Amino acid sequence: MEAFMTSDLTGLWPPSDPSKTHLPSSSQPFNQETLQQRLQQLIEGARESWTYAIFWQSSCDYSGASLLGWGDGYYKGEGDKGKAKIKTSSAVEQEHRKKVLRELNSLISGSTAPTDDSVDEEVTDTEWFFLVSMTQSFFVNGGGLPAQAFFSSSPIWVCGPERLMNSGCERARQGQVFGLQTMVCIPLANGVVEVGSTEVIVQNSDLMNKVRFLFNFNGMDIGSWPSSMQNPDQANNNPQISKGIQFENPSSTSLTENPKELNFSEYAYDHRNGNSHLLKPESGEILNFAESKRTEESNKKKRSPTSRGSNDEGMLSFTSVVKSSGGGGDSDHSDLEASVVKEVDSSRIVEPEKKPRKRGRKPANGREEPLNHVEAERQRREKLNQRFYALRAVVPNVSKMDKASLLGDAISYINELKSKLVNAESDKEDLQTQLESMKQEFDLKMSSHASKLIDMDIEVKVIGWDAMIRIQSSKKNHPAAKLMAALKELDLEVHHASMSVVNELMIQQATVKMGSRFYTQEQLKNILVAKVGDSR
Amino acid sequence: MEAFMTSDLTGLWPPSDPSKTHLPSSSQPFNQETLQQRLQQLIEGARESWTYAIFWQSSCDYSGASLLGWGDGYYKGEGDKGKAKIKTSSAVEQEHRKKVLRELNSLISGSTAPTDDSVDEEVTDTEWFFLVSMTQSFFVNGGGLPAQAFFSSSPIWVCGPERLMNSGCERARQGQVFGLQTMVCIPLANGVVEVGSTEVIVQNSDLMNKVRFLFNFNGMDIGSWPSSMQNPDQANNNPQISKGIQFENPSSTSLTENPKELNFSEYAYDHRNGNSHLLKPESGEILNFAESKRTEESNKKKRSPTSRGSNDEGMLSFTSVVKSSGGGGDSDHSDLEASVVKEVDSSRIVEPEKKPRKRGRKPANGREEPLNHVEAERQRREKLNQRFYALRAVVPNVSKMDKASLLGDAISYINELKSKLVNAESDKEDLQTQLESMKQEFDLKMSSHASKLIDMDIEVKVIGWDAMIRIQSSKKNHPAAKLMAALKELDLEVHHASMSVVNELMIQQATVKMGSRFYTQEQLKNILVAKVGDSR
DNA sequence: TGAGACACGTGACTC
DNA sequence: TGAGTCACGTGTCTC
Repeated sequence: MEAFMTSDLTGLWPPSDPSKTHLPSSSQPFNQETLQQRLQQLIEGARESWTYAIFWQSSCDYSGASLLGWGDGYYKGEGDKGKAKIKTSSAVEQEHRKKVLRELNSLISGSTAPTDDSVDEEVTDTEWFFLVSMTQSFFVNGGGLPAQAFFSSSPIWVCGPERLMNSGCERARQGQVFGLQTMVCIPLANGVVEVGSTEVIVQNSDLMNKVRFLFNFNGMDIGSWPSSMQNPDQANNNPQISKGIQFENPSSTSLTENPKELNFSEYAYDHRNGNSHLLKPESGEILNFAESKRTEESNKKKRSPTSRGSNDEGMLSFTSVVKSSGGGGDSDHSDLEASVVKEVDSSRIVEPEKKPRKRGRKPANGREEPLNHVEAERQRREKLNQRFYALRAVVPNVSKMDKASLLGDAISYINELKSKLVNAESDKEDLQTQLESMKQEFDLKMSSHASKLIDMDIEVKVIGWDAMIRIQSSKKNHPAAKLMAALKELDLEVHHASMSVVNELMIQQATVKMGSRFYTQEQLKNILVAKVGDSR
Repeated sequence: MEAFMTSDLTGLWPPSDPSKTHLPSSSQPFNQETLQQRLQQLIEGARESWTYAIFWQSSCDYSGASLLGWGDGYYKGEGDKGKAKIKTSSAVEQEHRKKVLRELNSLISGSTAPTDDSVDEEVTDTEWFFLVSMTQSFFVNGGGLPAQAFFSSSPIWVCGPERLMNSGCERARQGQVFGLQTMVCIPLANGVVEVGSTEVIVQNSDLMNKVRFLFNFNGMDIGSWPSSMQNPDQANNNPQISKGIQFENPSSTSLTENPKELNFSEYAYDHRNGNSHLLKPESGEILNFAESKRTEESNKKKRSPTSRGSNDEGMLSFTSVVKSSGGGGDSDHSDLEASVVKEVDSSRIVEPEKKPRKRGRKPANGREEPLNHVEAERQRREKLNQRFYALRAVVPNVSKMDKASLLGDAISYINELKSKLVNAESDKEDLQTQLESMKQEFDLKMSSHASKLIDMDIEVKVIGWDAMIRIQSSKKNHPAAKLMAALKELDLEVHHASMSVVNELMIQQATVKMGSRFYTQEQLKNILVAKVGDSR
């Protein structure tokens, strides 16, 4: 059964294959393989436990009326599978379901024998609801949650039994009957994603974002987003120079190389290829901390091809000789010579100080250690610069600033973010408490009417922070459990409690101590009437 | 009257002076001058318009029972002063109030003549409520909002007329009668701060934080906390100090500096003060990138007295020449030199190369230009390092790391903060919408009962996203205005509407189109019944 | 002209 | 020991 639902459905159910359906697709349908995968991803990874996800595909019938029909679906099942397979449906109903399934199966696969097994298990309510969904479709200007969502282009989130029943949607009503507590429809360009759950899940943007991510941006963006999110070195705000300079991620650097080992080879390479116009020194100079000058430089001085993975032939032979000799001679000049040699071809010979273009201190020639050291230091600087560059990318509003200012701005930006975060958190808390108190007030207001409806006698006496509670009610619906739950919820510590049943009457008595909040006698009574008297 | 209330009360009213009261103070009272200032600050700067603030001082009477009595108060008045002086109180009541005030005044000042003028104005309800508060006191284990807050050590926030009436507190009831809509009691160690407003102000942590800031931490912390907030150089994540971070109040930043201009001088100061045990070189070395070594160094090499505002003699002559030539007024370093100079006196003077301790390249002596350049470069490096240091302070979990890693961590930290912020914002939005829908549901549930109470006949027909509304009601209470307000609130676009009055009956008719949200017939009807039928 | 910014090579230091 | 980090003095470039 499980296997049938989660894997086979895609290709088997007629309407899921656009070529077989009678409905001409108005916009191109999602790729079927990935469609189900996305539905799966949508609810498998979620914090909340969604029971199923369905994609309703928009299309037009022959008359031209817009229609939403089964696109694909993924059934995950209830959160607590083992125990929660409540057999609310009768044996007759079960037989009916199995029969329908069997027929369906045979219709699809053409053979009845192997599929019989898979229909032997019980078919839960939600499974059934999911399955029958396949046969449904909605006129977008008619009723139905998916249609409403599609028509209005805005998501619909319905949770709680009453809301499902009162939504004015037959499908929602049915879902409620089959045990659903939450149904959400999110419209897309070419259809609607519906998810449902047997639990009450309050509205949150998590799901929306996920849908938007998984469905709306299925094109080019889907690859680039996650990586740019994760890697600080890649995150970047300036589109025009995102080229490869600051990228450290090996995965995306077919052209760039790990800066730890092989720096600037691309620049060097460019230069051997002549003065490439790809990177003009002028344009790069503002944005790069180090590279801009170097491009010019390397015309004069070929920068350290030694330890780099250069596969240029002429260079290579030369390099390897010098290097393998243990850097005995002025190997620091080796790369220098190399470039000179090249240039020799085109221009002139040995003069190492042709122009005073080179920056910083001239190399202290005639050493053996420094060569490596120099290179290492170079790399360190480079790494630092790349970090600077990356930092520049994540801190807003720091154009054409020097390092010190950049750091300063980064610091204040961090602080700004921090305080904003703190603010947002406290706002959140405010809202939360507001919500809590609202809920309580709700109980309070409800109670004035409810108390007349429920057959219950309640007495509350508050003395300081202590309270005495006496409830006399029908023993039905576990009033004791409800009372205790209420006490817990109200943060009332139980000092003493007793309950006894006489005939059909339960008498409860409790003395409690208030915890975090103070309630007046009336408040407490009203709340308890609401909570314990609640007939659910 | 005003002057009397806002300035004179402090010292005049008997109980506000602890020496005159019969109540022995259990904990030392706040300084009276600053006490009223704080109450004023508390509500004057607030976003919301609070009407008054009172500090209830905790004390014990002779029997040992704990008591809350008038500590001090600040009366600000209603938000819209000009028009809002509603004369709800009768002329008799006004006379009574004035008489009492006059008597009070004479009691205080001893003479009746000069004070008569000040009591000629009308005494508004809230003023009166504030004034009579002075005479009140509460047993902490008795009733009353302040006492409850103090006893439970948790704030109490009551808003809305019903809640005030139902709070079980006589004072709150009275406040409601006198026009208050919101009353808040926040407990402190030695009393309770109470604020009230004639407007409905929903609970938020802003006020709490402010109270905590102004009252609880009046000691040593008050100076250091705000600065750690503002200044990126000082901000810091360690849990024990994070408490104060969320305070943003700019009014308390006499110590902070603009990070853009004058950074980090305090760190420099610490270092030049010799090997202060506050920051040992060893421990500092993890934290400092440059300074730890420098402390030792500065004994050997006279560091950069040149371009700084040093007032040392030998150095000075040199310095002043260079400095006055425009070497950027780094006046923040001035204290720094002083300490260096100090060390010079104790050890030795000019010898720059005493030991080979110096790092990097030796100075190319015998030049005139480079010397200045060297100094400038030194300062640049120093500035950079201080920025690094500051950054380090702001980014958590970066102990003993090198600059590159620090930058990397900073970057990912920024990204982390960013995403957290985004999350928090969306959570906020979720809660907001939840709250909204809750409010609507509230209306919904209320309506089922309310509809029977209000004399009104309503008919709603929904067709697709259009709806037809017909309301027949008393012409009283501007039902048309209420309907239109409701339509606006529900985002229902009016296509057509008409209203006509027959005798005492108003008949309204409207056809509307639903906007962002879909309502079923029942929903819409219920909501409209609630909103239009509301007798307010 | 000159102050500021940057990168460089180098010596010192650390683990 | 040697790889890594840092600070220094310097050369160069740019407004």
